[in-house]
Amino acid sequence: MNAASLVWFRLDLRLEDHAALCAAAERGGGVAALFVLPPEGDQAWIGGAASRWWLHHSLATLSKTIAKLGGKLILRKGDPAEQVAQTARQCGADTVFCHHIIDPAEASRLNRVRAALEKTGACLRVFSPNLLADTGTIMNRSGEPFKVFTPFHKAARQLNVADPVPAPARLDRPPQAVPSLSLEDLELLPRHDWAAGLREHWAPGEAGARRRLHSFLGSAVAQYPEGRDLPGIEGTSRLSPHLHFGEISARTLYHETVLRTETAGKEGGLRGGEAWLRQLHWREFAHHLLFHYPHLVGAPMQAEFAAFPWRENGKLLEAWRRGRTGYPMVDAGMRELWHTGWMHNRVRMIVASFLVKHLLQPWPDGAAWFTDTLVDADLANNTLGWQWTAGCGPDAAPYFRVFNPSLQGARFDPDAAYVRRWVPELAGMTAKQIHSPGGPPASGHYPVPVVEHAGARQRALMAYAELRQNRNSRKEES
DNA sequence: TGAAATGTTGGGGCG
DNA sequence: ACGCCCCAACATTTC
Repeated sequence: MNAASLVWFRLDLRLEDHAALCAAAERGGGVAALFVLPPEGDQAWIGGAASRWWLHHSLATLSKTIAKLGGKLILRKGDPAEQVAQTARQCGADTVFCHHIIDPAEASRLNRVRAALEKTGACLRVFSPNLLADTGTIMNRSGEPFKVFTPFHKAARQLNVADPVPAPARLDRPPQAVPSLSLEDLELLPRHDWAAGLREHWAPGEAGARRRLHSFLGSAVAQYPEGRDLPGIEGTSRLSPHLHFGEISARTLYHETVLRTETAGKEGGLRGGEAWLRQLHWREFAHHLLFHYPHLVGAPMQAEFAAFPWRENGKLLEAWRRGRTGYPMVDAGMRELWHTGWMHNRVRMIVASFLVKHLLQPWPDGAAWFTDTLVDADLANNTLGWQWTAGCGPDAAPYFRVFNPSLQGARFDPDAAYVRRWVPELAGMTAKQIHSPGGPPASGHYPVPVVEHAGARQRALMAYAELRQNRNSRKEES
């Protein structure tokens, strides 16, 4: 008979397709489940305040489903090395199982956990992160990571995606009971309850994730290639927060999508399914890149961007955060984010371009706000997304690509339903007025534009030209 | 996973 | 009938 096992949950808050849990259950000898809330300096992989709200509810549902199988979720907070080792010792586990996460601090963190476990003679077994393919398996011919999406995607599509494994039928508790904090002790919920909008829009947890997936594959996926760009309708899957916390695995998403769009025979299903899987591969791309280049979290991939002539301005940054820039699409997006903890992807590109190019605010400031307010705040996606926008990342948007918020609005929110939903000051205006190139006519309490579009665009182009000039002259010197 | 500036074409109004 | 101009509409190029 094997000794007990401890499953250390992190960004894998599910029971289906959970390799670590299956491996633990197969050993017999009892399984304990653990979640450790790390100290504040080690929470980059969780996200910010909105993500902590999500995490609270996700842990609540995970705790219930584990209990249904006969097990118990132990909650702790503090240094993971200490907590994991202590819990393992208390429940008599000789092996700890977990999944990798993509985070620059991961390697040293796991080394510390491993070292702490070895002192008591226990060992750590680490399974693949929540991705379609293992990091390190998608490389170009010279054995380097792909830095451009299209060839990455082409190579990634060739690979077989492993089949999901079913949840264990039951979880026997280890012989020794182990003390646990209560969920409230983790203090994940905000002290001042601003989460009403989040509660209204989301159902954290594995069951909620499966419902979203099935409702998406049942309808919106067929129109996904066009619908995904229209923030006024529910054209996207809205699975990102579920995926971030691993409430559903990427492999499950892949296989269910292939199954339901290829065999359902639904009009447009196949095309929509492929377009959607392409987006799943963007996530894959970001995670593989961050795995290979962990320094990307704080530093631009292209070194010369360290000298970018930002014009840091707290008032402009605050106007952007609060959705008071005077640009309807930008403000609608920022208010949707504030209210729901989520923003439509098309609009994320618009607001990010606006902050970086129109306002010349440093992209890490934008990334930090997204981290704090998004329920799907994800280190890899967020970092690579902002670097893409700023033009300083691998496979970056070209420096001259400046989104025009009015044009984007006219194109992707033609009836202005999205703007009117989130910017009530403009509810009485026509779509033409809302998306007019000069901005909506002055009225009521809606702010006048904080910058003028054409001028701001020129200023951004000059800033980027200056950067290129510096780079070129430095080349000549050397 | 843009937008603006510039270039080209073709239809229609008009002298 | 003809040439001229205007200007959409579309294509190309530049940022």
